[in-house]
Amino acid sequence: MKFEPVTIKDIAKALKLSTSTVSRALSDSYQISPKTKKVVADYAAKINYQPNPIAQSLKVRKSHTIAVVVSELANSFFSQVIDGVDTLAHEKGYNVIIAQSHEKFDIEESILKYLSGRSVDGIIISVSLETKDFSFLKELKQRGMPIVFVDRIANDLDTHKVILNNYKASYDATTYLIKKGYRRIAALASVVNLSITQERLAGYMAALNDNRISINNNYIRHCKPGATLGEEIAKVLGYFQRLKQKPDAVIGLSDKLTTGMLREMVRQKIKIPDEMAIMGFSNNDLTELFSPPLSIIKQPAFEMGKVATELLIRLIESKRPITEFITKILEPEHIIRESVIKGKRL
Amino acid sequence: MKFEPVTIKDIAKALKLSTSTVSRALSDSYQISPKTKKVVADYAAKINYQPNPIAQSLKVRKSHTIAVVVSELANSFFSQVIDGVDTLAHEKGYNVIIAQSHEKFDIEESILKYLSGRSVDGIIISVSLETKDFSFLKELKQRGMPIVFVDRIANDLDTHKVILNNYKASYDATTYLIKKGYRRIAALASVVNLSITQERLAGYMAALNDNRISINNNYIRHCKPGATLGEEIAKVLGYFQRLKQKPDAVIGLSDKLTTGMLREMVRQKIKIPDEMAIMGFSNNDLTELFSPPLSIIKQPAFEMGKVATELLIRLIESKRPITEFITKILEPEHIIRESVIKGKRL
DNA sequence: TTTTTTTACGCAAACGATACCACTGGGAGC
DNA sequence: GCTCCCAGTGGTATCGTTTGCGTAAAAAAA
Repeated sequence: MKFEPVTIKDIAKALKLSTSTVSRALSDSYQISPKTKKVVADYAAKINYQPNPIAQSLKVRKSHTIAVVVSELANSFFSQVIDGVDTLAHEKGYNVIIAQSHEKFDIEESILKYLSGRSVDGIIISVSLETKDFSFLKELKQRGMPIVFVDRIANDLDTHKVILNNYKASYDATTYLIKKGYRRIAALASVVNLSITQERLAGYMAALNDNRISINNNYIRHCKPGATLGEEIAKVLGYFQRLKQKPDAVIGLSDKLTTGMLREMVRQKIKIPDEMAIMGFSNNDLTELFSPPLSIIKQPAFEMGKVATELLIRLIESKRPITEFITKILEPEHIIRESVIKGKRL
Repeated sequence: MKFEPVTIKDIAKALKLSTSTVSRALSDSYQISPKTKKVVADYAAKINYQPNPIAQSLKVRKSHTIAVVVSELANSFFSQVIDGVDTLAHEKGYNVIIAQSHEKFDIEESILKYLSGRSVDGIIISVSLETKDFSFLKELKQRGMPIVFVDRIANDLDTHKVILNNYKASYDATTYLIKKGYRRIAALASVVNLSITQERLAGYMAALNDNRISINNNYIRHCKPGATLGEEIAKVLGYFQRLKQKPDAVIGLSDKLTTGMLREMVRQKIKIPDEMAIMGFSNNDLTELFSPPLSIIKQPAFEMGKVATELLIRLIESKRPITEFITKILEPEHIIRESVIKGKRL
């Protein structure tokens, strides 16, 4: 019942050749005569020989596998990124193994620890919310593991990075809202240690500054995505509502935050956008169907995945150690819809 | 610059032991004295030894890796399934490699071909739209590869399967619509060769039958998801509109179809649900925010992924060949919202 | 003390493939 | 006719582990 896969030895024995010859014939070496190659190739095809990738990996010290570790798979942004990674990786002959940190630092670390066993040729990572300590990643990189960051990066780790122009993304969104007459613009941000939080917040604040609108700290709230995100957002919204000067617009600085806030606003029957407008980062492709259609800042997630993979493979396949690293900054797409267009009521 | 990972030999040399002893000590074999074990463990920890999974795999003929092949990763249903797979797999010490068929038969086949090289211990698969020929999968299974189907199955292939109670899901949805007074209920289905299409259509028709509503073939349309899905749906909707007896409700028999149809209805400014109601299969978790809130039939995707993984691992780790296969049928959740509640206008 | 058993370890052969080195034999060069 | 070359092939070590078998020393039984 147990299936014995056919090996190079089997075909060597059958053809009365040595394993070296077979191996070379299969890899189309110049040292092998055309006729032998043909005989081997034909027989291999006939008995449906499949090289054992594990044995190859062990020998060649390359697994042709890359890992992508993200916080949550079932999140449009990340699944689109992984889609991009997978698409390019398969094109280039690499396999993709995935792992989720579930936003936990220790899970992330144990994943990385496992990965450090050299079962993968490189890693694409978007760090968890909790990650503040990048020493493990640094060590991994120093040991020679190619690493590429995507979206959530570690600033002090020198390697290839692929990010959104986060600053501009929220600067432009905020500026748009200001142009449309909104003056009390609140920002709902994720945890402060994240690179994207800092950059997006900076863009938001710069836009206010450039338009001579003073920054109101009451309008800047942080929420930690997770099981209790809904409650946290509800609390924030309640807090906004109780302010003497309620915000007239809120901008969500991450996917979950934006849709979470919208959900809560709908639940609390806030008139959007008249009472409070909303826009924010999101990669859900159904936001146009929302009530009201949601204005979004969209990341080129698929593209980001592809670029990250491209860079990673370049790192992996480079002959000489690379010391010059690049940070690829992609531009967001702002899609304006009714959630910020006054006059159109819910 | 190149990093040389530490091997079992290094620690054997350093401790003046044989590699076998080290290996056994590390695996906590009874043949090794407690003190040796401790010495080895301590030293291994000190120099941060990580076993080479590739070498282990080659030796033990197990990769502790499972593959999940789906059509599209960036699809809420599949990403939720994969989330479930990944979660349980990691719990059980397995890695997950993913691959997308992009709904193409030949891509699917090349993936399976690669996988047949024994780089994975088992496969979880949801076949592509185009797949009608399961001979390759059959062969793979006969060669001993554990395979579990999820969602889109091959009926004539005997192995574990995890599916939704598709029949009941659409039977109940259709029945609900009938109870609510809808009589001209249309069904938007995917390609006919898919198991889920057949089952869902059967449930729909049975519900009509049981309520003495004759089946109108004009009301049953098939669309092939893909790049041109939007256009196809637009065409179908136009077709419905031109019917002397326009449908008063439409039920989408898959995720993309449901949201695609909703999008088109909104675009054509059809009053939902008064002019035409809509509900259907969907696993997007923001459907409550839609305009109007969309009634959905939700699959327990995460759970399906977990169950499939559970079954697959059982298959993998079983000592004796398994010949009795089970089909696990999970129940859908119907969430009724305003898209089918008359009186509430868009 | 001698014999038997047990304990704890080493040797060496695998797993499947690759690659360095050596070897064979037929043709070219002289 | 002899040497030399080289295309074409085989032998074998190796990648890092695991594991069956053998064996020394220590412990137990005699």
